[in-house]
Amino acid sequence: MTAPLDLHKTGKRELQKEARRSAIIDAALEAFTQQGFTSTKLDDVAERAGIGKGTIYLYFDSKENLFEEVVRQTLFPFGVAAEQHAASFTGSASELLASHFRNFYEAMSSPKIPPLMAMISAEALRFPVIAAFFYREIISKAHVMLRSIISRGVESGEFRVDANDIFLQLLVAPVLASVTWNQQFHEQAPIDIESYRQMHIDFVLRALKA
Amino acid sequence: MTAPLDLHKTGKRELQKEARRSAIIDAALEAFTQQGFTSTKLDDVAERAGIGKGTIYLYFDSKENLFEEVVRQTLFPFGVAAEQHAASFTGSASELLASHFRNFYEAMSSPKIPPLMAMISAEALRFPVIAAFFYREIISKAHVMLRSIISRGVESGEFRVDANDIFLQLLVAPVLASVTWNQQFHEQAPIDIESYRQMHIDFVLRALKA
Amino acid sequence: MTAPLDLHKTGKRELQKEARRSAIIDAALEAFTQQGFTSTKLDDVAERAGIGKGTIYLYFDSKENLFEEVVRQTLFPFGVAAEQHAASFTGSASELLASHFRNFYEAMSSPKIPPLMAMISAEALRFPVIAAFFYREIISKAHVMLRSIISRGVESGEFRVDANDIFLQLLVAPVLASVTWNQQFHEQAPIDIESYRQMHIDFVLRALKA
Amino acid sequence: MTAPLDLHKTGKRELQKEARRSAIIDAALEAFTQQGFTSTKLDDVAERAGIGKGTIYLYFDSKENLFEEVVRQTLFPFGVAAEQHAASFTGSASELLASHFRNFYEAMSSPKIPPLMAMISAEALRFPVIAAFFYREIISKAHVMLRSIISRGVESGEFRVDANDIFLQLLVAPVLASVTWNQQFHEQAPIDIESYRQMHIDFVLRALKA
DNA sequence: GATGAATGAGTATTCATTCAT
DNA sequence: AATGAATGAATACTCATTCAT
Repeated sequence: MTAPLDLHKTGKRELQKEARRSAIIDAALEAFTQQGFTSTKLDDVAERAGIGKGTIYLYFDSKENLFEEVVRQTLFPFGVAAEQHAASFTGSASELLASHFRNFYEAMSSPKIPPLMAMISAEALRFPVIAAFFYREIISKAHVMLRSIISRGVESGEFRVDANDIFLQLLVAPVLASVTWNQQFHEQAPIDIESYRQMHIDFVLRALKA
Repeated sequence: MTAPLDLHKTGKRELQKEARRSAIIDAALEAFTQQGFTSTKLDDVAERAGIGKGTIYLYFDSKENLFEEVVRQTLFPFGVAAEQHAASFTGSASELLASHFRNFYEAMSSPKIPPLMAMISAEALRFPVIAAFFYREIISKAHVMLRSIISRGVESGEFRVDANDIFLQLLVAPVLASVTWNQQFHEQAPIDIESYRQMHIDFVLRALKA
Repeated sequence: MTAPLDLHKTGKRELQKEARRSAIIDAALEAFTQQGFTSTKLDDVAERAGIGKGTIYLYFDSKENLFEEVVRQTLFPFGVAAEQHAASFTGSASELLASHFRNFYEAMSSPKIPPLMAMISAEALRFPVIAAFFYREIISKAHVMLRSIISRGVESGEFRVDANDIFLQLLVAPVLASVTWNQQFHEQAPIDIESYRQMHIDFVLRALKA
Repeated sequence: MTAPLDLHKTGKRELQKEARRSAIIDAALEAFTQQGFTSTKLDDVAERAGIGKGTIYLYFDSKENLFEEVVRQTLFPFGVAAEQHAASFTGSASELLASHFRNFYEAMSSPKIPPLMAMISAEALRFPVIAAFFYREIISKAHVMLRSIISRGVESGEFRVDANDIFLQLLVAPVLASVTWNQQFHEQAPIDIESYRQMHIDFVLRALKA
C-alpha cells in the first residue's frame, strides 16, 4: 500500500529528508561561522550533524552550494519578517523609523547573525552569487521599506523635504558597524549596544527632522 | 683600511634587498586582495613579483607573516599622515572635522585600500594580531583625533555639549560602509562617492551642531 | 532485529581494513629498508602497496608513526616466539644455550630482518621511541632468558660460578656483527654464516664452561 | 716577484686553504654525527665553520663528497696508528693481543668516533664508496694485524692450533657492540666500558689459549 | 677567493568528492 | 538512502646548488 497522493510531499519520508537537510545546514552554519569557509571541513560538518560524510552530497551539490544554502536559509526569515512588519505598520513616521531600527538591532543580537554577516563580507568577493542574493533578498527590501517610511514622513511634514534623496547607507551603516566592531575589537574596546542603539536612532531622526 | 661603518646600510646590496622586499609585498597585496588569504598561492605571489618561490622565504617567515607585513606596510603611511594632519590643523572645528572626513574618503579612494580593508575584515577573526595592529595603529589614533576636534567644537560653542559623549563609530561607520558597499554591490547599485561624502559630512555636522 | 554485537569485529569491512593495513606495512618495510627513512617517499610506499597516497593517512598518523608501526609489527613475532621457547625448554644448560643461539641466527636469516636491524640502528638516534621499544620488547627479554639459562648452568655445575656476572653483550654481539657485516661488506668478504654460527656457539660455551 | 717553486705547495695560500678545508671537515663531522647525513644542512656546516655557504663548494663537489671526506679524514689516523703499532710490537702474543684490544677501546673512547661509526653504519647502504673505504683502510688492516698476532701465538704454543682459522669478527664484534649499545641504549642500561673491556679481553684469550 | 642571495625541484600532508557496499 | 573508505589534486615550505658581486 502506497502513501496517499500528497501535493506538498509531506509524507514521512519527505519530512525526514527536510529535517536532515536542516540539520546539515545548522551544523554548517556553526562550522562556517566559527572557522570560515575555507577552513571548515565537511568531515566536521558531518560530525556535528551526526551523519556520515557522504550523506551531505545527497542534499547538496558541493561545499560551495552548501554555503549558499546556509546563507539563504538563515537570512530568509529576516527578509520575511521585515516585509510583514512593513505591511502592518501604523503610527508616525518617526516612531516607525525608530521601531524599524530597533528591529535591525534585535536581528543582530541573535548569536548566529553577526558571525554570519562577517562571513558573508569575508567571502563576498569569491561568492558573487551570495552577494547578489544578499542584496536582492535583504538589502534592497530593507531599502524599499526605509524609503517608503521616509517618504511618509516627508509627506506628513515630519521630515525635511530633501530627506527623500538621502543615501540610506548613511542611516544603516552604524548598525553593521556595531556588529563588525564587536566582532573584531571586542577585546580592545567593546561597544555597549544598548546605548549605541539609542544614540544612533536619535542621530537618524535628527538628520531627517524638518 | 675598510669603509666607514654605515649606520643605515645603504649599500647596493641593502638597497636591492629593500626593493625586493617591497616588490614581494606589492605582489602579495595584489594577490591577497584579489583572492583572499587562504586561496592565495605563494607560487602566484612569486610569479607576480618576478622571483623564485623560495625567495619569499628569505624575506618572510611564513605566509602568515607575509600577510601581516602586507597590512602593516600598506596602512602605516596613513597612520603617519593622519598624525601629521592632526598636529597642524587650524580653523573652526566644523571645518576641521569636514576636512578630516574628506581625508578619510581620500585615503579610501586609493585602489589598494578598499580591498585591503575588506580583507582585513575577512581575516580578522583568524588573525587577532592583525586586528590588534589595525586597532592600535589606525582606528584608535583616528578616534583620538576626532575626539579632540569635537572637544574643541564644544568649547568654542560650535557643537552641542553632549557631543563629547558620542560614539565615534556612529560618525565614521558610513565611510567604511561606502567602501564595503562598492566592493560588494557595485554591480547592483554603485554609490557615487562624491555626493555620498558631501551628504555624510553634512549629516555629521547636523548631528553635532549646537 | 540487528546482528549480534561482534566483539572482535570480524566483519568483511574490518578484515579488509586489517589486510590493507598489513599491505601498507609490508610496502613500507620494503621501502624503508631499501632506501632509509628519510629517503623513502610515501608516494613510493603507496605505489608499492597498490593504493592511493592519501590512503596511508587513514591508517597511520604520519610517516614517523608508520615507521614505528613497521618496526613494531615486524619484530613483535620474534619477541613472542622467544618467550614461548623460553617457557618450554628442557635439557642441559649448554644444549639450551646452543639452541637459543641457533634460534637467533635463524631469526636473522629472514630476508626482512637484517635490513630492518640496520635501519633501526641507523635511525635509533632520531627515533628514541623506536630504540626504547626495541630494547623493551626484544633486547631485554632476550637478556632475561639468557641470564636464566646461564644461571641454571651455574647451578648444575656446567658453567663456572662467575658466569652469572658476564656481560651478555659479549655473547650476543657476534650475532648482530655477522648480520651487519654481510650487509655492509658482503662484496668485499662475505661471512659464511653456517660455520660462523658453529664457531660462535663453541666460543660461547668455551667461555662459560666450568 | 713570484713565490719560489715549491714542490709541496706549502706557501701561505696553500696552508690557509688546507686550514679552511680542515675547518669545514671538523664542522661537518660535528653536524653529521649529531643530526645524520640527510638532516644536516650545509647552512649549518658553514655557520659552524664560520664561513659562507658557497665557500664549501670551493673545497668539495657536493654534500656527498663532503661526507666521504669527513669519514676518510677522521678515520685515516687510526689506520696509520694501528699500522705503526703493528710494526713495533714485542712481547708475548697474549700481551700483544690484549694491548691491541685496549687500543681499540682507546680509539673508541674519543667522543668523535662512536657517533661516526654509528653514522657510517647508518649510511653504508647508500654510500658503498664509504663502506669500501672503511673496509679497505680500517677493517682489513686490523684483520691482517690480528691474524699475524694470532699466528705468532700459535707458533709459540700460546694459542691452540686451530686459532688460525677463527673468524676475527667473533673477537672484534664486542668492541663495536659496546659502542653501539651505549649510543642506543645508554638511557635504558649503560655499559661500564672499563669492566666490559677487561672481561672481553679475558674472554678472547680464553677462547684462543691452548 | 669568498660570499650569500636566489633558485626551484622535491615532499609530507589535507580534504572535497566519489562510489562500492 | 546512507555510509565511510579511497582517492589524488593541491600547496606551504626546505635546502642543495649556482652565480653575480
